[in-house]
Amino acid sequence: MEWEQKTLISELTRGKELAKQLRNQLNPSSSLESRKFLVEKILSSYEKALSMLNWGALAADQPKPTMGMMESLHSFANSSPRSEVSDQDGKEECDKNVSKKRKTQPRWTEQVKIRSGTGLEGPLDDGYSWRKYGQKDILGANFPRGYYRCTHRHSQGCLATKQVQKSDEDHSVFEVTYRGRHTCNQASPSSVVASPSPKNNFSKQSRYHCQQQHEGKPKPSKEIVLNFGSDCLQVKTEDMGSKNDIFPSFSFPCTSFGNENEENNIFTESMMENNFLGSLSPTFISPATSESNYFSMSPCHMNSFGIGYQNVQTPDSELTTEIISAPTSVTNSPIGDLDISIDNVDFDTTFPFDDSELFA
DNA sequence: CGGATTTGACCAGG
DNA sequence: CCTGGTCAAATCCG
Repeated sequence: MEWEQKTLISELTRGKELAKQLRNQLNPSSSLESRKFLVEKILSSYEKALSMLNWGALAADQPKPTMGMMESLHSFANSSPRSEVSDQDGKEECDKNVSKKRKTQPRWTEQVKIRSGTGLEGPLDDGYSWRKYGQKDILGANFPRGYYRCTHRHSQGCLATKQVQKSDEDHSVFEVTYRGRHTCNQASPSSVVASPSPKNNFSKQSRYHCQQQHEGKPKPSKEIVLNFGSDCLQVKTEDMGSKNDIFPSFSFPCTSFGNENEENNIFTESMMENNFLGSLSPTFISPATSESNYFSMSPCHMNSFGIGYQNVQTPDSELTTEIISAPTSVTNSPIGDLDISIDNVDFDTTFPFDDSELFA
């Protein structure tokens, strides 16, 4: 099946990316731990891929796996709970702008592991300010899903939205699905890449923390803070396929870093990811172009840590570079139009699946 | 008071 | 008709 194939590909791709990272990590600056961690990830990725092949064989005949099946398989393989399924939003058939827009927007999911107690969870606090506009109980899920949209939606026309849902099994994991990139100038990402913008502090958004519970029930917590413990995130991009409007869906080179081990070093990385994922990513879009992107990948958060993320980043040159280069033309209006197509960019890793597991 | 959250109603797609 | 997603009025919080 296609699904399996894709997943497999993505798994392998991920392994490749992780290996690259590892390669980059060979430099002195990186810690042993982070390297070990990468190794682990790589191994798990391959294992997963292999196990998938087995399944595939088994399941070959079945028509289409139902979601349930898929999930179960997944869980098997990954520890990850829910897999995202791709929904293909690819077509914009409708006329409704809204829906159309929505459909065309890029969507990607991150799985964030939170250390309880600590605040700062990447995505939860991704540097953007979000306003909750709804919450719903989702069918098979134990926890409700919270719907958030960019606070500046009206003021700046920023259409970015995200959905946050706590994982059923692992209460420390939140699945955050982002849609659309921020076109607002928010505090966060400032302009271009290298400039470290001062922007966000994590703390500021304390309120958003609630999300933590939000899943469940809210309790006002306001704790927060900085710990950087946040941990792992994974990103998955979805919908890529269909049209070009999408952005590059990128996935990160490393899709995940787990948390477990992250200690300092990794931590760095993870931070990066957060940035990426969290906020910036979406914005890569037009980095090259200059202006437009308000958000390019600036390492905002990172700064706070002061860590040079550059190193990290460099590694995957693929991604980065590609991303950057890609849309040159985009002068986009920051406002949203995501119709920019960036097909050129192909990231390997893009597939909608979950891969979750990485932590473990 | 202004802005965010809550929460049930509403709506569209499947 | 069921569901996921959004709206919007009521409510909360500072």
